[in-house]
Amino acid sequence: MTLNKKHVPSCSLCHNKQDGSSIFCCLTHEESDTLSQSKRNMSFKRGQVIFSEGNQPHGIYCIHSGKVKIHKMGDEGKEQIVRLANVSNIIGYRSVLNSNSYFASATAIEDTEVCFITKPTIINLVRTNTNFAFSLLDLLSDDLKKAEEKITHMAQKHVRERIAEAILLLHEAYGLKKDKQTIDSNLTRKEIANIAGTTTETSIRILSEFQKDEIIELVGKEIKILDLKKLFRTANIFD
Amino acid sequence: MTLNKKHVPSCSLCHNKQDGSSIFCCLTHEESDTLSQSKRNMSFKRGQVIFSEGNQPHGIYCIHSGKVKIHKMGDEGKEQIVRLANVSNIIGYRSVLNSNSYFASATAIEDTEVCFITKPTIINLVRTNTNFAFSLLDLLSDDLKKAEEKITHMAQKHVRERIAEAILLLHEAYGLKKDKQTIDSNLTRKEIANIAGTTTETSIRILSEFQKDEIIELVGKEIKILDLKKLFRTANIFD
DNA sequence: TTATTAATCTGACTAATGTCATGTTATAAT
DNA sequence: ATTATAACATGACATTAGTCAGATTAATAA
Repeated sequence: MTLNKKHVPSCSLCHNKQDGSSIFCCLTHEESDTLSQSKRNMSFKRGQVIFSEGNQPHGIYCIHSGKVKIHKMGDEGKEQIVRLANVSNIIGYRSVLNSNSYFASATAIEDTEVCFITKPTIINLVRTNTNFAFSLLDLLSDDLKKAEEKITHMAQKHVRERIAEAILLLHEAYGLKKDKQTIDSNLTRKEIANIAGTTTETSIRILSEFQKDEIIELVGKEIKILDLKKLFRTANIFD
Repeated sequence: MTLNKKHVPSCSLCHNKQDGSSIFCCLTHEESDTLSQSKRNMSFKRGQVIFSEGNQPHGIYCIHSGKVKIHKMGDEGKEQIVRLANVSNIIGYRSVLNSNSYFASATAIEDTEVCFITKPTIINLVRTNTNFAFSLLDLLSDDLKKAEEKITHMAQKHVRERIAEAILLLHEAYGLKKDKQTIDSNLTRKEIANIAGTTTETSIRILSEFQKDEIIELVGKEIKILDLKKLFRTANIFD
C-alpha cells in the first residue's frame, strides 16, 4: 500500500458523488472541506489486502477507483465472498459503527485507490448531521436485506441457480464493458465459486453448461452475457 | 390480533429496559413518556402473523412478552427462518429505516405482546437523540455481522454442523428452562430444518443422531442440552 | 370422545455435488 | 525466452443430503 495525494480531488469535487448515491452527498460544503482535509489517500495493487478479519478498525474506506471483494474465512480455510464493492462504495463501516474488530477482510481485485476517513471524523458526522446518520442507517439496512436474502438462497437454491445469481451479482456490481456484453470483472472461477458457495470444479462445469445453453459466452476468463432474461430465469429470480 | 392497554407499563418503567441492552435505554424521561403515550399495545396468539413480507411498514414492534420468528419465503414456497426474537428485542426496524416494504415476515411462536411504535416517532428520535441513532446503527451492524456469518456457514458447512448451530442459536436466543438443561422454545423439527436450511426428515434424523451421541436428549419436541461443548464442536464453532 | 390434521420417525432410493486425479492452458516471474 | 505457478478443464467416483412412501404418535377441532 502506498500513500499519495495526487489525482484524488477534494471531497466536495469528487465525481463519485455526482450520481447522488454516495453517503457523503448530504454534507455541507464546510463538512466536505473538513472531510477532504482529514482524509488520507491510499493505493492498493491487485491482490493487496486493504483490511483483515480480526484486526481493529480505525476508519472507513471510500473507493475512489478500482474494485474490492469483501470476504470471510470459513472453517476449513475456504474463502466466502460476502460482498463486492465498486467505485464510490464505502467499505469497513460496519465494524467502525459497533466497535468490533473486522469480521471480514477486504482485498483489491484490481488496482484500487481509496480515501481513508478516520473513525472520529465519521462519528462526529453522525452526531452533527442527521441526514448523514440516516444515510448510514439506509446503507446498513440495505446490506442487511441483501444478506438475509442471500441466506435464504444459500440455504434453498441449487448450485446452478447460485452460480447464475453470482453472475447477476457481478453484472449488478461491476456492470458491462464498452461492448455492452462482457462483464467488467476479472474474477476467477474459484472466486465465482466462493461467491456461490461451491467448489472451483463445479463452478467451471456449470459455467460451461451455461455456455452450452447459450446463456453466456466464455472468452478466456471473461464472461459475456448473451441472454440476461434466461440468466434471471436460471437463477430463479423474478424481480 | 387484539389491542389492549392492560398490563403493559409505561416505557420508562418497562422491566425489559433494565438490563441495558434495549435501544430505548438512552432516552430521557421526557422522551420515554412521549414514547409511552404514542405507542400501542397488541397481542398475538401463537401462530399469528405480526407483519408480512411485501407489506408496507408503518412502525416498529418491541416485544414485551413472547417469542417471534422472522422468516422469508423461498422460491419453492419453503420457509427460511432468518432471525429469532425474544422479549425486549425490536423487530421490523430494517424496513422502517429504508422505506422498503417488509422483506420478511414475523410470526409469533408463542403468545406474544408487543408495543407498536409508529415510524414518525422513531424517525423523530433518530433526529433528536444522537445516542438513539447510534443504538440503531449498532443494532443493524450486529445483525449484518451475524447475517454475513450465516451466509458463510450456509455456504460451507454440512447439514450436521448447521443443525448443531441451529440448536446453539435457539439456546442463545431463548435460553434454558428452570431445569437449566431444556431449551426454552417449542419450535418444531420442521422449523429447526428451516433455520438450518434442510428438510424436515434430515433435521429429525440428525437430531436423533445427536441424541445417540449423547449431545442432546429429546423429550417429545423439547431439546435438553447434555453436552454444550460437544455441541459447539459439532457445529465447528470455536469462540 | 372421536375425527382430523399435523408432527415425528424410519427405510429405501435417487439426485446433486463434492473429491481426487490428471492434463492443458494462461499468467507471472526470473 | 524459459521456467514456475496458478487457473482452467474434464472424467471417474464417493458422499451427502434430498425425495418418496408409509407408519406411528401427538395435537387440535368438532
